[in-house]
Amino acid sequence: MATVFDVAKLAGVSIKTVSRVVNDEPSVRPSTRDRVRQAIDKLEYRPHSGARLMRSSKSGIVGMISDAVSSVLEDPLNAGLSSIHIVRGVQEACREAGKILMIADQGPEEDDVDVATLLRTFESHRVEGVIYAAPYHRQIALPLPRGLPLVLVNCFDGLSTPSVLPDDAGGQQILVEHLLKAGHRRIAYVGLDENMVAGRLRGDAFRKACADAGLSGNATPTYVGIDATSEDSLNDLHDILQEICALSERPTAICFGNDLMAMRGMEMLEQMGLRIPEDISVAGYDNDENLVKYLKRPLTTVTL
Amino acid sequence: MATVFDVAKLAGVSIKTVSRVVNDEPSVRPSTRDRVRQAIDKLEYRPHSGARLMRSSKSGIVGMISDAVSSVLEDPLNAGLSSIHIVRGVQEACREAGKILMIADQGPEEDDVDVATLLRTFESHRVEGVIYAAPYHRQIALPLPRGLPLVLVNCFDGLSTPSVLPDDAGGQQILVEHLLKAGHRRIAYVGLDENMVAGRLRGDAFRKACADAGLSGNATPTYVGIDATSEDSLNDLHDILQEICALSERPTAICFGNDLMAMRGMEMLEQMGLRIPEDISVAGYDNDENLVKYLKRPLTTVTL
DNA sequence: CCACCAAATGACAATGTTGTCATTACGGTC
DNA sequence: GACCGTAATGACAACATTGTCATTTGGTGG
Repeated sequence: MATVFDVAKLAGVSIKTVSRVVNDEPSVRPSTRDRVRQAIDKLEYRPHSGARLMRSSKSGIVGMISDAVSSVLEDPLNAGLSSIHIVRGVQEACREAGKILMIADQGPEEDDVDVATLLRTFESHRVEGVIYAAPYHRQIALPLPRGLPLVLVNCFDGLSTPSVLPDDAGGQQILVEHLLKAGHRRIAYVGLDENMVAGRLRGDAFRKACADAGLSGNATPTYVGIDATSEDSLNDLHDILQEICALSERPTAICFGNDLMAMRGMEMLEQMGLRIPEDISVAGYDNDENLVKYLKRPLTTVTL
Repeated sequence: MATVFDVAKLAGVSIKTVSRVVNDEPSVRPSTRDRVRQAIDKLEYRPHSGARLMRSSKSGIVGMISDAVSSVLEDPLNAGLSSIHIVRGVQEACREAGKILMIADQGPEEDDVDVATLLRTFESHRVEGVIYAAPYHRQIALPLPRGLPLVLVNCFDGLSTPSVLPDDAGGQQILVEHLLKAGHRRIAYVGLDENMVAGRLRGDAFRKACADAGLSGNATPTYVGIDATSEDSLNDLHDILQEICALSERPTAICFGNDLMAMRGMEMLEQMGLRIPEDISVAGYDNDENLVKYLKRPLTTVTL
C-alpha cells in the first residue's frame, strides 16, 4: 500500500506537502496541489487512519451503544421510539458533522459487564464521545467512562449525565386535550404497566389532564398493566373492555397505552358490536409505523 | 492517557512485557503477568488502536455497507429479507470471530460515487474485508476495491464476486408443492413485478412447479406487476381478484407475491364474500414479521 | 537590481505499539 | 559447582503520519 513517501516521490515534493494536500490545508500552490492529487490517484494512496490518529489524536469517531440490531427479532415492548430510529438520527447527525459512527450492539441481554467491555473498545479506538441509547424509556446504571463525553438517549441515570428523553407526559396531555376538544367528557384509560417509566408518566399525565379539565374519577375509569403481547394479557384486555362497556355511563372514548393495544382493542370492541368511532372513539400512542401502516382505518395516536 | 511506558514503569518491567500481557502471549511468568495487570487496572491503560494497527497492520475490523439504518422510514419493497436482518447476522458472526463491525450506511439513494467514498473510508481504516448488502435481490455494479476481499449479499454483479443470495425459486417451489400436496389443482398466481429479480425467479419457479405437476395454463392463471403499496396498485389487485373469482373454474388457492399482497388480498376476498380457507386458500411470501405479527389468522408463507 | 516580506515548501522529531533479535534468569544434569 | 538448554525478559527499530520550526521561493517596492 502506498504511503506519503511514495506519493511525495512521484509528485516531486516533500511528504509534508502531501500531508497538506490530503488535509486540504491552505498555502499550497494550485499547481503543486494538482501534481500531488494526480500522484495520489495514480498510486491509489489511502491515508493510514492509524498513523493519523496516533499523531493527531483526533479519531473523528463517535461511539454508540444500542440494541437496535440485535433486537430485530425480539418482541418490542411497544412503548416509545424504537432504537433503530434513534440510531438513524444519530447516524444522520454524524454524517453532517463529518464524523464516523461506530455502533456497538449491546446484545439481547442488558449486561453491565458487557457495556464496560464495549466502552473499553471505544476507548482503545479513541472515540470522541459515546452515546448510549436504551430500548425504552427507563433508568439505568452505567459504568461512567473517564474523560469521555457521554450522552444518554431514552434513559437516565440518577447522576447528572446529560440525557435526551421522550416527553411521554406531554404527549399524553396533548392527546387528552385533543379528546376534550372533540367533546369527550367520559374517557377510559387502558394503559401500560406503571412500573415502567413511560407507563407511569403517561398515566400520571392522563389523570392530571382529566382532573384539570374537571372530569371526575368516575368519568375516567383507569386500568393499567396490560401489554397486549401475550395470550393472557389479551384475555385481560377483553375483560377490561367488557367491564368498560357494561358501565352505566359508558365512556365515549378510550385511551390505550400504545398502538398495539389500541388495535387489539378495536378488534374486540367491534366484535362486541360497537362501531368506531360512532359508538366509541379510540386513541393509541407511539405511532408505531410497523403497525399503523397495516391498519384498515386511521387511528388517533401520538408521535414522540 | 497512560501508555505502555507508564504501565511498564509502574510494574517494573519493559514495555515489551506489557505488550505481551496485553496480547495474552504465552511465556510471561504468572507473577509478572499479575503485576502488569494490576498496573494496567490502576492506570486505566487502554491500548492505542492506532499505534497497534500501524505496527501490526491487522485492524480487526470488517466493513459493511447497507441501507438498514437509513431505510427505516422508507416504504420497503416487501420482497425478501430486510436489510436489518442481514446486518444482524453479520454482526453476530463478527462478534463470534472477535471482529469489530464497521457499518457504513449507504443513505436513501443508491449512488455509486457514494459507495466509492465509503470504500475509501474503509480502506483508510484498513478493514480486513467488505460486505455489501443490497435492500432486495438484484444485480448491481460496484467499483471493486483493490486487494480487499468483497462479499455481496442479496445481490450479484456480472463478475465473479462471491455473493450470498436468497433462493427465491426454491421457496416458491416448496410453496407450490405444499399446495399440491394439500390437494389443490387450480392455483392462481398474483405476483411481483417480473422485472425484479425476485419477481422473475418466483414467477418462473411457480410456472415450472405447476407445469411439472401437470397443471395446465388454464388451471394456473397468472398476474404479475402488483406491489399493493399504492392506491392504484390496490385497485389493480381488486380487479384481478374479481377476475379470478369470476372464472368458470375458480382456483382453490392463490399464491401472492408477498405477505402484504396476501393480507390485502384476503381482506378483499372476504369482502367479496369468500371464506378463507374454506372457499379459497391463500399463501404469501417472505414471512414479513412486521406484518404477520398483526394478522388475525395464520398465513401460509415462505421464510427465506 | 537589490532588499524585503509573505507565501510555499521542507527537514526532522514525535506519536504508541509490536516484531526481531539479543540477553538474562531459571531449573536440572553431570 | 560448573554447564547447558529453555523460558522469560529486554533493547531497539519500524510503522505512517502530523506538528514545529526552519528554509526557500516569488513577488513587490524602493
